[in-house]
Amino acid sequence: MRDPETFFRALSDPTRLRCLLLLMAEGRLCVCEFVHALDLSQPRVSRHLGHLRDLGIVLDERRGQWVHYRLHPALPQWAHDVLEAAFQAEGLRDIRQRLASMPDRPSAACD
Amino acid sequence: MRDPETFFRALSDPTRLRCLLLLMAEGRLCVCEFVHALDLSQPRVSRHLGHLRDLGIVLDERRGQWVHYRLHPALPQWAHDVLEAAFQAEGLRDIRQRLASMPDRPSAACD
DNA sequence: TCCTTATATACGGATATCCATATATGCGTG
DNA sequence: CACGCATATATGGATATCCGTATATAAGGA
Repeated sequence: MRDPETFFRALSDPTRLRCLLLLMAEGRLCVCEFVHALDLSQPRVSRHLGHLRDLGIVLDERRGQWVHYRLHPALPQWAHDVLEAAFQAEGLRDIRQRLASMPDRPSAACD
Repeated sequence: MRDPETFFRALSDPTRLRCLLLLMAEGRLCVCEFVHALDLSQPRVSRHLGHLRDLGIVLDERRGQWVHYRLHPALPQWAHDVLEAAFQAEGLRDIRQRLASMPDRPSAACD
């Protein structure tokens, strides 16, 4: 992650912000879990995750037919602090509940 | 300040981000001081400050022919935390130096 | 190999953002 | 009132962003 303003622009989209806050809460998720939790189209989620990957904010890892995403381990402390502050402000309750109600979650299966 | 993503969008522009970090450091500044410190055109600075005002992020106060800006007192804690984290990440040294070298600063004069 | 599922990308259009330039407003002074 | 300085806004064009739809790629299983 380069400069703060690029990071803030990444967080200025509701899809991307929710993806990142979900990752903070859950640690690691695959695309179909984002799609279910956020109730958005697959291309939309995939495009935004790809954007976050290109910026070095998240890291992807293929496991069989699934691709798992997590926060990039090299994310600087100030970026973590920003995400933490956003997490305070954002509800996120209903979204995490919808994720929990997803049947046959791939992340739960493997490890 | 309503939601985090609107706040992040406001911070995603370099002009606005620098204005806010300058306000964090200096407390209160008038438009011509921003113009001098950031070396940008007056309409550009004024437009971005107006944007921040409309969002409830800063507060303006006319003092004679000058208009002073400061962070909005009602800014929630999480927004302060975000600005604090950005302040850590951003250098800002040269900019504050350029401000300090400004002759006849209006903010210093009155109060 | 064929089919299914999961994920990624390409395309085109609608909308938003940002800027420079020009002009308007507001205040203080003579 | 006329002028000068500080600040705000309007206009138009260039560029970026975001989306839905359609399609491409990749892996696993029959």
